[in-house]
Amino acid sequence: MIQDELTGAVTIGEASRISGLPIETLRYYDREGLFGELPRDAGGRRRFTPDALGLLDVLLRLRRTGMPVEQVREFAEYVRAGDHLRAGRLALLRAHRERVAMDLAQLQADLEVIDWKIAAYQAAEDGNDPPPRDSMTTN
Amino acid sequence: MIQDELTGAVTIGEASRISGLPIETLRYYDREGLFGELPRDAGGRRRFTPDALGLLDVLLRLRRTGMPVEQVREFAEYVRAGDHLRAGRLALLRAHRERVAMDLAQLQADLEVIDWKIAAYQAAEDGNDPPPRDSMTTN
DNA sequence: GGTTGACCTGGAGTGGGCTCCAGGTTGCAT
DNA sequence: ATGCAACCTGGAGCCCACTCCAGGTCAACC
Repeated sequence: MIQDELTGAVTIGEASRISGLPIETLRYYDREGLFGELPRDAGGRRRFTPDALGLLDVLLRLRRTGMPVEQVREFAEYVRAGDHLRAGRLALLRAHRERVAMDLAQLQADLEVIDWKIAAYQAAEDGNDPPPRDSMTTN
Repeated sequence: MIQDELTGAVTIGEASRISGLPIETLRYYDREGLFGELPRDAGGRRRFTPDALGLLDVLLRLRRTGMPVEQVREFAEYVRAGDHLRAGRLALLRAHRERVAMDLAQLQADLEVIDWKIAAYQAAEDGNDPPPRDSMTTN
């Protein structure tokens, strides 16, 4: 039984394929409480409902953008707690958003310098003049 | 003696202030061979030459963009080895560049979704309609 | 010449995030 | 009913990148 035809819930293996995360990691996340009370089938196996999968997609993005697991758990809890805590949820997300935006800017700047380095090496390789815009020394 | 007036070399403490890295981390990097043969003063203290500082700036960018320490060491070695290995240097940098570009794209996509989530929560808070463009479920 | 502060070493410890057992069910398919 | 694949648990182990000792040296200033 891969998919519950009625509810659309899937097994952990399927969830793994969908999300790209190893099964072990999904279990780890579950242990850490990221999914709250994940439903189980008669045999005790986890059933990832469409809701859980949707949540997982968001959690994954939070993780990928560098939010620590503990904070992701907090966020997931807010979500589960429902509407009256939306303020906390929003605040958490907003704060994170700022961090990510800064990381992004830093990453872009670093990438630019790396690209410039590549161009410089390439030029030297070809015996041409190095490109302009030095950021520091030329190694 | 903070700066050697003749060579422009600085102490580890100064290098730490310049780079923003803790002294401990600089020593760790040195142990890992990122700087190769770092010059020492009469008393055995590390002297960060302008060259070393310039290199450090690049290494730092590589680290920030997610290159593992071991690979950074490899790169630094190429640099030290001089011109005849420039091809390896270039290849390593190019490969890394691709990875970073992909990370960047992923980060941008994730940030977009997070922003959309924020907007959705905000709208719900205000009692307005949620914004368009759903990526998955609405939690 | 004694105190102070910045430096040194080798090595142990830490934290986050998985990742991997061992040993045990479950349930479809022969 | 026997095999097999996919699931389960509790707990140990691992990797990376630091981070933190303890105990010592060195140079400059009072």
